[in-house]
Amino acid sequence: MKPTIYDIAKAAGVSTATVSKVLNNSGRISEKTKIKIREIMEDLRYQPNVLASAMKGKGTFQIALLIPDVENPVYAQYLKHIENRGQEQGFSVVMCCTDDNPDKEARHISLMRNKQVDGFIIASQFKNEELLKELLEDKVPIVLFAHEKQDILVDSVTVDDCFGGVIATEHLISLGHKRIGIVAEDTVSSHERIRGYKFALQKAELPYDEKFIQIGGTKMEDAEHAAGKLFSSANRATAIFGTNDLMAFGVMRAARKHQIAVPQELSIIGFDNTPMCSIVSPELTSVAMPVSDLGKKAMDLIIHKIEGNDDIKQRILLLPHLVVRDSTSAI
Amino acid sequence: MKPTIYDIAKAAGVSTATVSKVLNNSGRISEKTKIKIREIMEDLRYQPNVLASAMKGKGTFQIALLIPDVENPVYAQYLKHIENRGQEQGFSVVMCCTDDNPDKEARHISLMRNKQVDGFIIASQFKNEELLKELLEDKVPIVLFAHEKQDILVDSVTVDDCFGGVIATEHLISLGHKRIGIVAEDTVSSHERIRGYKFALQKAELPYDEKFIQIGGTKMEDAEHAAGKLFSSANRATAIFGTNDLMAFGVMRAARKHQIAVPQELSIIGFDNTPMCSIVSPELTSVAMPVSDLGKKAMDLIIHKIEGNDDIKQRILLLPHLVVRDSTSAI
DNA sequence: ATGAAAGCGCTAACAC
DNA sequence: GTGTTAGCGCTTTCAT
Repeated sequence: MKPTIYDIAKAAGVSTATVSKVLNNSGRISEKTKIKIREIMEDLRYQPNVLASAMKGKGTFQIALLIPDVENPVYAQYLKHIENRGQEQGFSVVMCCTDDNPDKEARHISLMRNKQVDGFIIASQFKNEELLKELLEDKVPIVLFAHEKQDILVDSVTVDDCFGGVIATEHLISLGHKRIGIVAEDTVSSHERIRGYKFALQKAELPYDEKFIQIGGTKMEDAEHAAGKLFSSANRATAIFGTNDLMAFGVMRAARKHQIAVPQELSIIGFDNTPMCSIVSPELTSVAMPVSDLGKKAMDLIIHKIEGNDDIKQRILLLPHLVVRDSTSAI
Repeated sequence: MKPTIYDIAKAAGVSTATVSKVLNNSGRISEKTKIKIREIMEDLRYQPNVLASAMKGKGTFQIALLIPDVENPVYAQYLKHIENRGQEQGFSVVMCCTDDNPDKEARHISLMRNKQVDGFIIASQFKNEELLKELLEDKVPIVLFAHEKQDILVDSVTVDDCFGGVIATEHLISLGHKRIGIVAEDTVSSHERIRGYKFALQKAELPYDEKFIQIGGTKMEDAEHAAGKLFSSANRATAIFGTNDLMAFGVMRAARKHQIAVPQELSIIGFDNTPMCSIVSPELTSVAMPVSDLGKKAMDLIIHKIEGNDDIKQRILLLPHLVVRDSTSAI
C-alpha cells in the first residue's frame, strides 16, 4: 500500500498534524523534527494524495481546457502552450473537445465541476451564454481564450485581430498593392481582421470595394471557390488576404488552377502562422499570434483567479506580428 | 454552497446511505423513494462530488495521456480520438506533454499518481524503462500507444508499421517503379516501415540496394537534404518513400529545387496521412493509420484494465491503409 | 513546538 | 427497504 501521513507520523513518532505541517510548511515546527520527517518521507517514498487535500479545500490543481478541435493546428498550439505553462506552475490541464457543440460544452462543464477542477479556460465559441453567466455567478474561475464576449463581464486573453488585419494589409500596401481581396470565414475573429483591413485601406487613402470581399465557409474548398470568384472579375485583385491560413491555402490552390503565378501575379497572405506555412510552396506569408505568450498569460490569469484574487476583470489583448515568407512580393 | 448527499437526505427525510444507493443504484430501494430522491436531486441541482467518491476507492475517471508534442499533427490526432472515446465512456483525459524528455515523463507520472488518475496511456517514447517496470509492478494500469516495447510485458495498441511499409512499397511497385528510395528518420517505427519495404521488394523479386536508403534527422530540412543526396546519384530512384509525411514533404521540396516534376519524373509517398497531405501540391499519397480505431481501442483497453481485469496482457496491432492522391503515378 | 480531534462528501458493511 | 456507522487521507483549529 502507498504510505499515508499516518505511516509517516507513526514512523516519526509524531502526530499527523505535525507531518501535515511540514508538508505544507505551515505552523511552527522545529528544524530537527522537520528534517527527520522529511527523511522518513523519502525513505518510505511518501507521496501526498492530492485528492484528500483537495477535499479539504485546497483545490485539485487541475484546470479544464475547452477547445473545439485539437486536430486544428491553431488549437493544438493553444493547448501546447497552456499545458506548458501549467506544468511550470504545477497545474494539469484536462482536455475537453467540444466540436463547437453546445451540448458537449455543457456536459463537459458539468462533469468537470463534479471533478472539482479549479477553473476553466474556454477557447471554444461557447454559444451558451446562459451557462456562462451561471458559472460566473457561482464564482467559478473562468478565462476566455482567443475570443471575447463583448457584452459579458468576464476575463479574457485574446489576440488583437483587428491589429492583425491592419498589419497584413499594410504589408500588402507597402508592396505596392492597391486592389486587395479578402477571403474570410464568417466568424467574429474574421470580421475583426476585416475591420483592420478596412482601417488600413482608409489610412492609406485607398478605396474600399465590397466586391473584393468574400465571406463564406470555413473549409479550404470554400476558400478555393471564393477565390475563383475573385479571379473572374475584371480588374482583379493583385493580392489576397486569407483571414486564416486555411483560407489562404485555398486561395493558393485556386491560383494554381487558374495558372496565376504566386507571388509574381498574385500575393497571398494568411493568418495564424501554422506550421504548414513553411511546407507549402511558395511558403506562405502569415500573421503570427504570440501563442506562447497567450498561453502563458491565460494560465497565469486563471491561476490568479483561482488563488482568490477575484478583484477586477481584465481583457488582455496581445499583438500579433508579421512573418514574411515567399507568397507576397512587390507588384 | 453546493448541496451534498446530506442536504438531499435531509430534504427527503432519509439517510445518506439511501441517497448514495440511488446514486449508484445499488442495494434495494423502493421505487417510491427512488423517484422522490431523484426529484429532490433535480430540484436542488445536486451534483455528486467525484473527489469524495474517488477517495472511497471508486476512481477518478481520469486517465493521463503522455505525448511528446501536441503540435505534431500525428499526436494531435491521437489525442483527439482518445479524448473522444473517453468522453463516450465517462473518462476525462489529462494532457501531459513530455517533449520526449525523460525527466518530464517522470515528473508527470509522479504528479499524476498523486492526483490519482486511474491509468496511463503512454504515446511517447518513454526511454525510462526502470520507471515503466516500477509502474507495472505497482499494478498501475498502463497502455502503450503507437509504439511497443518488444522486451517488456505491457499492453499496447499500435499500428502495424511493417505492413504499412509493405503497402506503400507495393503501391509504388504496382505503378512500375523499380528503383525506390527511402528517406527516414531514425526511430523504431521508421525501421519497421523500412522492414516492410524490404519485404515488399523481396516479394516482387526486386533487388535491395543500400544506396537508396537515407536515414537521418526528424526535420523536414533533414529530409530535404537526404533527398538531395538521392537525386545526385547516377541511375536515381524513380520513386521515394518518406517514412512519415514530414519526410515526404522534405522530399517534395527537394524535388522542386532540383526541378524534378512530381509525379511525372518522381513519385513520392508519405506516411501518417496528416491533414497537410491535401494542402500541398501535388497532394501527397500517404499511408493512413486508423487513428480513430486506435484511439478507441486504447481507451477501451485502459478502461478494461482499470476495471480490474488484469488478466492477460495484449498487443493490439491495427492495419494501416493506403490513401492515393496525386504525388504517385506510373513511371 | 506539538497533538487531539473534527470533518471534507461519499461509500459500504452490517444491523434492523 | 432503510439506517448506523466507520472510515478514505488529509487539514486545521484549539489545546497543551
